[in-house]
Amino acid sequence: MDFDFKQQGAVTLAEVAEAAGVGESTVSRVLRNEGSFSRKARERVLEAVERLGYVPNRIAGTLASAGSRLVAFVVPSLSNIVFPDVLRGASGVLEQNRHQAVFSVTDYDLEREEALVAAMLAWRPTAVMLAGFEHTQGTLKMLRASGCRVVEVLDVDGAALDLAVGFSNRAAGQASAEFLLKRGYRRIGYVGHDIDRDTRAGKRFAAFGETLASAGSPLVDREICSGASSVESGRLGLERLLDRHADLDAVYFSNDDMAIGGYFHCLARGISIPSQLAIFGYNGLDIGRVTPQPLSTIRTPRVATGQLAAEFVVTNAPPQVVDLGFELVEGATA
Amino acid sequence: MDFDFKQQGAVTLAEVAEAAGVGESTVSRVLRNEGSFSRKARERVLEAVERLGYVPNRIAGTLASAGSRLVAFVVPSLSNIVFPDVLRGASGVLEQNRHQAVFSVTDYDLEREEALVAAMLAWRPTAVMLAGFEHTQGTLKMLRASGCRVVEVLDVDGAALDLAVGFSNRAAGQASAEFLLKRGYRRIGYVGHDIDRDTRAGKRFAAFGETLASAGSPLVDREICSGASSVESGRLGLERLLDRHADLDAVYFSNDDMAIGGYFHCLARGISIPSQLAIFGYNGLDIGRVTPQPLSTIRTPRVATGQLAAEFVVTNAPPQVVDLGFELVEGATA
DNA sequence: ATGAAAGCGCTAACAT
DNA sequence: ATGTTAGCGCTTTCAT
Repeated sequence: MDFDFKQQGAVTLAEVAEAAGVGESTVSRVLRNEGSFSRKARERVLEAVERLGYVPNRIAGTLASAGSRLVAFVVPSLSNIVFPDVLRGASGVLEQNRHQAVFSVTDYDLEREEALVAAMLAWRPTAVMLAGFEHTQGTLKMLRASGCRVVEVLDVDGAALDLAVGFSNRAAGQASAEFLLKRGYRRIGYVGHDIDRDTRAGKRFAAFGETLASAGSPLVDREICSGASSVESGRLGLERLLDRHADLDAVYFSNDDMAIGGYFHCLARGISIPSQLAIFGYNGLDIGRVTPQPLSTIRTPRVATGQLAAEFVVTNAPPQVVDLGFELVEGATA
Repeated sequence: MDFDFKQQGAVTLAEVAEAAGVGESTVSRVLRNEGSFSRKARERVLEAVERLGYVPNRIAGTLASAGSRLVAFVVPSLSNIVFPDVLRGASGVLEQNRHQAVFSVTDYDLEREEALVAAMLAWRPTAVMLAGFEHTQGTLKMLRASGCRVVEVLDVDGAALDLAVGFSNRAAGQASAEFLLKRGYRRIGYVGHDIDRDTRAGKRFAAFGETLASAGSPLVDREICSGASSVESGRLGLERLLDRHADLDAVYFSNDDMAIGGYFHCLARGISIPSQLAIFGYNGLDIGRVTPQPLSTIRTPRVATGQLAAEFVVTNAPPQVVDLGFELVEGATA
C-alpha cells in the first residue's frame, strides 16, 4: 500500500493561460522561448507564472514531445570516489544543458545491472551510461532495442555499443609493469580485490601479469581480497602476501585505495619504501599526492570522462570511442 | 539545436494488447498485478510482452496516475565520500521499493540549490532530499508549495520543513572540544575549509569554539582554507597554522579529509602524534581506521542516514526529525 | 473478468 | 502572433 496522492493543487499550464488571457500554446512557446510571441504576451504569461507559482510538468512535457532529457547512470559502486567523480563531471555538463541525471547502483553485479537498466529504460532516458563493456546478453539486447544513446565509460578495451569514453585498462596494467621493471624490481606481487566482478581491474591485472611474464620476471604471487576494494583490504592483503613472501621487492595494487592501505602497513611495520618494498597503485587519487612520499600510480581522467560522455549525449554526437589516456605518476613509492 | 527523436519503434501497451488479443486495461492490470484478470489472460499478455520486448513507459504511467516514484537528491558535493555514502544508503532502499533516484549537485551554493530544486520539481518527484536546513526563501517556498515530501539530511540543529534525518553537528563540535580538553590539551587550533558555505562544518566549529571558551581555553587560532575540503588543504592548512603557532598542542579539523592531510604533514615533518601535536577529525572515514595510528574523530552514520531517509519516503512516514547520533572514536591521534 | 473511453498536462501541427 | 486541436502512452472509472 502506498500513499502517492496526485500532486494536489499543482498549477497547470492551462490555468496559466487562463490567468494570462492567452492560449495554451502561447504559454508553452513563451516558457520554452521558442516560436514567436509578442512582447506583451510574454509579459502577461510570465506575470501569471510568477503569481500562480507555476512549475512546468516535465512528465507531461516529455510525453507530449520527444526526448526526456533524462540521462541514466548505472554505476557499479559509490563506495569509493571513482564513480562519484564521473557523475560529478557529467553532472555539470548536464545541468548546463538542462538535462537531468538519474542513477542506480549495481554493486558490480551484472544481473542486477540488467534489472536496473530495464527499470531505467522505462523512463525513456535520452542516454544510458554504464561502466565498461561487460554486460549480459539481456542488457545488450534491451539497450539496442531501446533506441537511446549508450555511453560505456572508463574502458576502451572492448566492443562499444555506441559511444565509449575512457582509457585502456590493459595499457595501464602494462605501463605499470614496465615501470616497475624499468626501476629494477623483479620479485613482484599483486594485491587486489574481487577481479571477477570488477572486470576493469581484472584487465589491468591480466596485462600486468603478461608483461611481467614476457620480461622473464613472472608475478611471484597474488593476494585477492574478497569484497570491494578498500584501504583496509589493501593493508591486510599486503600483510598476508608478505607473510608468504617476505622477499618481494614491489607490489602492484588493484587501485589507490588498496595501495594506500599497503603504504600504511609499511609505515606501521617500519618497512622502508621503496628501498625495501615498492608500492604502485591505480587511479591517482588526490590523497596519494599528499602522503609523505607521493604514491606511484596511474592517474585517470575520471571527471573528464564524465564531462565528455555528457557532452556527447547532449550534442547527440555520432558513435565513437574516445581514449582519454592516463598519466603515469612516478611518485616516490616505487 | 538538438536531435531528440521520438523513441522510434518503441512498443506500446496498445500493441501488446493487440498482440495478446485482449484490451489495454487488461494488459495494464496484469503488468501492475492489480485488479482481476484470468490466468489465461495473464499468460497471453506476458507472452506478448516477452515476444515484443515491451518496456513500460513510466513517463506515461506517471502522467496518467499519481506519484512518480522519483526521489530527487540535491546534494552539495560529490567530491568526497560523504554524500555518495548517503546516496548509496538511500539507493538500496529505493531500488527495493521500485523508486528511482535523480540527483544534482549544488557545489554548496544556495542560489544554485534553488534553481536545481525548481528543475527537480518539474519532474514531480515523490520526495526531495536536501542537505541541512539552510535554504533560500525561494527554495523553501517552492518546496512547501510543491506538496511533495522533503527530507533534510545530515543535520538536526534547525527547523525541519517536513522530515529530517541526521545528527547534531553542534553536539559533535562540543563533544570534540570536550574530548580534547579532557585529554589535557589547552593550546588548541582549528584548520577548516569554507565554513560559510558548508554550514554544518560551521556549526561544528562554532560549538567547538564556544566549548573551549567556556572552559577557559579559547581557541588559539584558526586557518580557513578556501575551496572545498581536501587532504591537500588539510596539510597546507596545518603547515600555515603551525608557522604562526608552533606551540599548539592540538588541532581540530573540519573533517577527516582535512585531518588526514594534517596527519601526513606531521609524518613528513617528524612531528610526533599525539605527544607533540594531537589531531582530531570528523566523519569517521574508513581510511582513518587504517592509518598507523587510528585517527581520533567522530564517526557519523551516513549510509544509515540515507537508508532511513529513503524508508521514510517510501513508507510515507509522518513528519519527524530523527537524530541518529554519532560515535566519538578515541583513536590514537589525540 | 474484461473492454471502452475519458483524461493526465503538456507539445506540435495547423489554422487563422 | 496566436488560438485550436489532436495526440503522447498510460491508468482508471465505468459498463458489461
